[in-house]
Amino acid sequence: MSPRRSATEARNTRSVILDRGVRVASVEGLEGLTIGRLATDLGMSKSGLLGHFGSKEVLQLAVVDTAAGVFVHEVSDRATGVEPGLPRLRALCEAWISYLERGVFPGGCFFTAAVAEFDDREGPVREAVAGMIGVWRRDLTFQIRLAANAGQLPEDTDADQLMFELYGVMLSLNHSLRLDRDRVAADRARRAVTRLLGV
Amino acid sequence: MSPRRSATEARNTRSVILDRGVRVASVEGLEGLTIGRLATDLGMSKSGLLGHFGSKEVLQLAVVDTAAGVFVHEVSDRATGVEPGLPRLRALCEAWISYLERGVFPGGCFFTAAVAEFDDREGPVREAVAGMIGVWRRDLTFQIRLAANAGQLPEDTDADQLMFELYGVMLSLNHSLRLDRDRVAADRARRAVTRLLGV
DNA sequence: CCTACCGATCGGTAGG
DNA sequence: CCTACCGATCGGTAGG
Repeated sequence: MSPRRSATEARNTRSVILDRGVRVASVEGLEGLTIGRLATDLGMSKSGLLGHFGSKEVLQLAVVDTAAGVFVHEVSDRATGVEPGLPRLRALCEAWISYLERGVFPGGCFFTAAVAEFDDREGPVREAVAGMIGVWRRDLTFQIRLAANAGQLPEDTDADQLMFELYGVMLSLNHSLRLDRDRVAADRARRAVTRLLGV
Repeated sequence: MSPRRSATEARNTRSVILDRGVRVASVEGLEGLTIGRLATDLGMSKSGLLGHFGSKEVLQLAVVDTAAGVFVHEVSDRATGVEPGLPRLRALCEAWISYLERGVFPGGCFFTAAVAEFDDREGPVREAVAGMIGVWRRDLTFQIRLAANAGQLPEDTDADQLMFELYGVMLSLNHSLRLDRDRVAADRARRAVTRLLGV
């Protein structure tokens, strides 16, 4: 009954806030994620919620971090056991497609939406988003290079070029899914990946 | 000196508002385009501005329409004189790349940003955006079909699949340009288009 | 974790 | 096209 909770309870409350925050932000955007709305959703006061973060920007950064954790769990981790190089690359692409197809975030790919919203701004939120995407792109490029070195892809493969094109396939998939709920779009994406990586 | 202006002046004011509105919306989003800010930018009162439209939603619809006009002028029209089929398709893709590369809208592709912002909502603004993109996609698919029928592309070309992949190239280009101001991204896009359409 | 506030800004209206 | 206003909501703070 006391308003002061233990550190464990505070951590739990924090993770409940972030869980909800990620879902709201994926639909309404990181700016449309308002403290008042989030607090009302969770049945707490604005100041109670804000106490966990201190400012909206810190909340946004924590939300980006949480979303990154979800992406790693739903995509990267699904390919962890797979042999590095082309098999791993294929597994990553399939996990990526599946992540979009299943609608892991209710508003589509969290990071695609975040880029569209923050690409013109400056500050730590933009940098956090760009940083996460940079890590993901480097992971992909690395697996492409491994595959090329192992002779699983043509020796003269331009890793950055191939990554650029794979990324485009996923952006096109997200676009189609969001715009016209096109259920066959995922198959188009799979066909494009197959063409890019060989059968 | 009188506050009442002629119909001609009103039309002119309206187009000045929309011109500015498109640029602001491409950066801040269609929701971030606020009446107060736009009015201040243009040195007029909120109610004076709102009088031209009646509501924010009508303003947003007019802004989407204006942006569509810019896209048609900067992309579609550039290929008007080119022979239909593969040559026209190539010209459209090059104009599309150039439009992104030149940064026709200060905030990157207006429609890509609008989709990210409105894909989860319902209402006329979402439908207007989806409608414009639908027309553009049909134009592309039509030229692909012409090219395939003329033997300029393989006979068994899947027009929707190829359109999906071309669209992905442009989304990837926009993504790279916005995220890391990558100047070579346009060349990656050109290489990808060449691979998709043949030399 | 709360109530009770703050100034700023939102979309929109009344009335001229 | 304006001034003057409306209620609602924004991020954030004071004080407990």
